[in-house]
Amino acid sequence: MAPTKSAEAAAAPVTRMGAGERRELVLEAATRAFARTGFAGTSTDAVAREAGVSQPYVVRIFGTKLDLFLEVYRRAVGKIAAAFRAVLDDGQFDPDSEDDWTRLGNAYTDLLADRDFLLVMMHGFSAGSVPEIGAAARGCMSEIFTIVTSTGCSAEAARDFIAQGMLMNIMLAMGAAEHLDESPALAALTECAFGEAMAVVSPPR
Amino acid sequence: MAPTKSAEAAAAPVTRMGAGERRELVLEAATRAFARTGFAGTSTDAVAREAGVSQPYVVRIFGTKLDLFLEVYRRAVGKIAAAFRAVLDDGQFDPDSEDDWTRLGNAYTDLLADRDFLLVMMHGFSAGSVPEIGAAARGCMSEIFTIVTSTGCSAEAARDFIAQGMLMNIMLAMGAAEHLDESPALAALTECAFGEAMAVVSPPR
DNA sequence: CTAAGAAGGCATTGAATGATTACTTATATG
DNA sequence: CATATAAGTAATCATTCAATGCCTTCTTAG
Repeated sequence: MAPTKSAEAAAAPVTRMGAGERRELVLEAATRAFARTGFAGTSTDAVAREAGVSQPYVVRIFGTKLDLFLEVYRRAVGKIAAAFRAVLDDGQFDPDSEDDWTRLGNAYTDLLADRDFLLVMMHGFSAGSVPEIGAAARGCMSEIFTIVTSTGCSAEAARDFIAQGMLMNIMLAMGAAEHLDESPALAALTECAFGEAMAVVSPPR
Repeated sequence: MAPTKSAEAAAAPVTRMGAGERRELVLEAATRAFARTGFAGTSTDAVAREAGVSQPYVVRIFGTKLDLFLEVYRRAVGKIAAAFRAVLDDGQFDPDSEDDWTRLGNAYTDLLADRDFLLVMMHGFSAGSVPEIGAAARGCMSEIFTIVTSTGCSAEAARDFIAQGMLMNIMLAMGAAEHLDESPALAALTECAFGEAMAVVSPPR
């Protein structure tokens, strides 16, 4: 019954992991956990279990649950901002071109494959009553608005673009895609909000 | 030092309150509390303190924190839906009339005076991982979409209208109006998102 | 005036939670 | 091989939280 040392040396985590590597793993686990249940609704223990690590260890790495969330949050925002910049940096963007806006929108819907980033961003918005999170959320929104308006578009165009994104976040958070059958109205709005990206968001059936 | 009975009989709560009346008071307090810190982030004790009542009493009235939240949530959604219906029921709505859409938008921004309803709705969206709340949130979104499309407008028009509302909710939740000075970008987006309603949302300076 | 019922607080409790401390085990370096 | 250091856990603590039960106080009907 005692595990044979040699047999599982390869597969089992007998080997220690570098601190940086483990930290990364925990950050990813925390992203999934926070994406599901938000800041207040997620315990450090839930994060630890998701990462396959002991609870004290996750607080040792990050100091505080809030610190951990902020780091997860900044990562998510960074990913999202980077996705936008990737579209805008190469070539030039024409605010009057329907196609260019579609390209920018696709940069967002591509993130749906890893919805956790969008969900974390969303949870940051609604945890605005925690001062540090509120500040981070406002910074996030400012950054995105700045990026979008850097195309030279009007403030209204940027607002409309962002608003569509926020609607998608909300539909995701409420689990609309998983419950299309609940209500025809919900299904119609979901399809209309996600458009081409429905395939990514909705299970293949 | 002992309070004179006769003197404060009028002002002080020496008199008992009807259960229904008290229940109403607690519901309002709970609305404020949940609006601030959401479902997971609000303790029944916080609600009790806000209502000036003991913690066990609030759970006695509503059975469970979740039950309380759901009741608060349904009330908020009801208010919002009613505001829309009030605009649509009298006279007829022309989906091609810019003015009519403005009227409908104003119905929403009028609710900003009591931002608590919108914030509660918002928190319901992001607490979608709690099954009952998720279901209620999807019901809310379905209802609103149904109301808006009952004007005969296209699904896309309804989606755009709702998306603007969701953006406002998010800006509210992150405290954008209270921190306009933090970033010019945030200020620009806020003014652009709220338009005429800025006066309501932002302190009179 | 008294008894019954309703309104509401107080004390408590068991489970979670965030965080700390001390201990163990693996890795690398002399 | 020995030992310092890094990786990680087990045990524990103080709080906080939702929920239950019992008691007190007010009101009202007889």
